[in-house]
Amino acid sequence: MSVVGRGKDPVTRVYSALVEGLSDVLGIDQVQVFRLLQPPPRREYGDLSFPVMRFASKSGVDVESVVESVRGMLWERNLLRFADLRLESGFLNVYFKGEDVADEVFRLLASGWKPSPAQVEEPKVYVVEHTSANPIHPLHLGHARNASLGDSLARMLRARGHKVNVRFYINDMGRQVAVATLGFKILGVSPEDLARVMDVKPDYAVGWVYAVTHNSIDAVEARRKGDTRTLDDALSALARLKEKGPQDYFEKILSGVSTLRDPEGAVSELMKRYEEGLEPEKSLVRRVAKAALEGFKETLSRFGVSFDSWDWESDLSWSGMVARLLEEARKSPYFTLHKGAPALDLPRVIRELVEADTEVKTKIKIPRGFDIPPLILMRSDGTTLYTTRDIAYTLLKFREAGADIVVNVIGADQRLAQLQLKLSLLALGYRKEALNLVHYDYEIVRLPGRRMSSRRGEYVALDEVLEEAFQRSYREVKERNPSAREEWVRDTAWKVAVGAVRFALEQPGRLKPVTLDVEKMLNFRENSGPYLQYTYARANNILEKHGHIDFLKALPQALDEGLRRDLMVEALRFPVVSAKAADDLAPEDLASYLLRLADMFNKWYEKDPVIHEPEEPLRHAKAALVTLIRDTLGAGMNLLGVEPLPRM
RNA sequence: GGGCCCGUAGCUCAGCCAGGAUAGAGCGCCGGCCUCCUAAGCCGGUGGUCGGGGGUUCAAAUCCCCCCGGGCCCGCCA
Repeated sequence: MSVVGRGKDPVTRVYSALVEGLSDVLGIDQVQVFRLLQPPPRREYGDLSFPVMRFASKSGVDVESVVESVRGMLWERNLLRFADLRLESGFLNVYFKGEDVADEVFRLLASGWKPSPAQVEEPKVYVVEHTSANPIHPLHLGHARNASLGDSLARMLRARGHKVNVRFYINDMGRQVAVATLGFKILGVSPEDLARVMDVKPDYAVGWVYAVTHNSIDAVEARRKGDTRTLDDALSALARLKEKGPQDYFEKILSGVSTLRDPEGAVSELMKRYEEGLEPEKSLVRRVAKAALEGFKETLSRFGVSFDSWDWESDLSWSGMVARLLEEARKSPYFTLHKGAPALDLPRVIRELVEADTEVKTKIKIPRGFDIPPLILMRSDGTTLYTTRDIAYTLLKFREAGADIVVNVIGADQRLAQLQLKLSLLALGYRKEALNLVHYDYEIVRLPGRRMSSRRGEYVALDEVLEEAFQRSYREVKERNPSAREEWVRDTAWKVAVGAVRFALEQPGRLKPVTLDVEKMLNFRENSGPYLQYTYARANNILEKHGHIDFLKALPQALDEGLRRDLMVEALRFPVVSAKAADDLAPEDLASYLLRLADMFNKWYEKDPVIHEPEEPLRHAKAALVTLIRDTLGAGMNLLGVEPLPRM
């Protein structure tokens, strides 16, 4: 059995055999071999390369005999006809044989085979939670990065053969939702009605009311305390917000908040009553949150992102799940009182359950000299805290879906919180869950010079960026296809826009802080989603003009030279590359691979005509190669949410 | 104050976790290529003290230590 997984194509089969063979002979982990067996820096060293001497010298095995054993293994599986092995300066270099590989590929294509990620031999159940934006404002580009990454991860894991359950956590119990609700309560209007008056999507109406209410409260409180700086900030935010909505509604919120004796207290009271499930707060809050969610769903569906379940934070409380968790916590040996409040003694958890447990210690990294206070579970007034509810939610994710692994796609700013979550699970005896909870962290998207702020109402909405991208791609598509149907032009332009934005958010490494530059994001040239779509369309165009391909008439020798051979081998790496990208939760690796493949294809495209090739066996071979490239690009693009376009 | 992430070409980044074969792309800039499968393309040129300094190693962009710059996190907020 191999960690590479199953695939019918010769490259995947050779890869799989090499990983098993090297792992056996050298006595090292298959995963490690998989990581290191890669294309060498230069073509002349072959198609794949592995630093044998590094391990052979360590384990005292003779390098030559390692290569011989591996060669024997390939021979047993009848794979030596596809690849040569050579030992060169301490590296095991693999050279694929173009003609025999091509012959096999033609056979596969003739039988209807399509490129896809190598299939895992032991499928797991994954839960991927992503986006989970607070329902108080439209989705902005920060959420878009989260949604792009989360959705791509889900698609990749699913294609790899795992069972994947995708979830959105609705934080409706926070202060922010309560603030927005207070605003609507003062207005006495429903979010939907206000959206109609403002002629915007419901999430924009909620966002505006939230920001006006929040800053009104800030202004009132700051004035009372004599905090001039906060007051100035709030007033300037209000001045901007006044321009963005109906005057009378603006005034009504502002004066309504001003007449409250204790605005902060009103918000707290609203939160408390909501947690208890009391009317009318229960209906009011839900109505506001639902309006925002309605806007989210519209945006997400345009963005190509979908969810299997929407989990309300409040349901966790109302169903008694949070209360039961608190009961469990009280019985835990790590339960303690901190400043009089019920808490978990996390410093002790680190000493006793992390430091003393090798597996836990290697999987849950505690920073050196790390100082962490006990985690408070409940306020003195008896209401619960976010983290407590999050512990309950984590358990729900594991239980409800029967998950082996839960992946939380959450910003890097939540690292400490996610660590506390894992430590809390350990404290409550959920060791397996703690070890299989993955915080997929990524750096936030910043605006040039500052971070986005929904409180100040400063953010770049995803809808706006998509609209801008659409305008640009519409002009280009129209220009290139002057006689095309309007409906087709709009549809195509829209897919190009989504492809551009999604790819731009997925391609950079997730730990690089992304400073938002809409201009760059909408550059449709190389290194972009539209570049992939364009390349796909070019390949498809050749095939449409070529017509029927007789794969069995194709000449295998034709793909045994130069660019054609390299292109074929590179395309055949897709099953393995996409499999590894899924295992590593690394969409950016797949993105880089697709760009490289597209580059190679475009270079070949210039100099080697397909449909004008006079010799039929040669032409069919070239067309088969184009088929392989097109379908490989298409499969990869689908995994990243960049829709392949037959024409553009 | 403590901790974490980032720093590679004018700009945006890959390579770092798992040290090894002449540090790679793209954008930009300069110069070429559309009677021929879509020029969102191709070809050529330009461009690097891998933030700085020590150390480990036969070998360091990669590992360790110190420093500098930018960001983030340390609540009975979410």
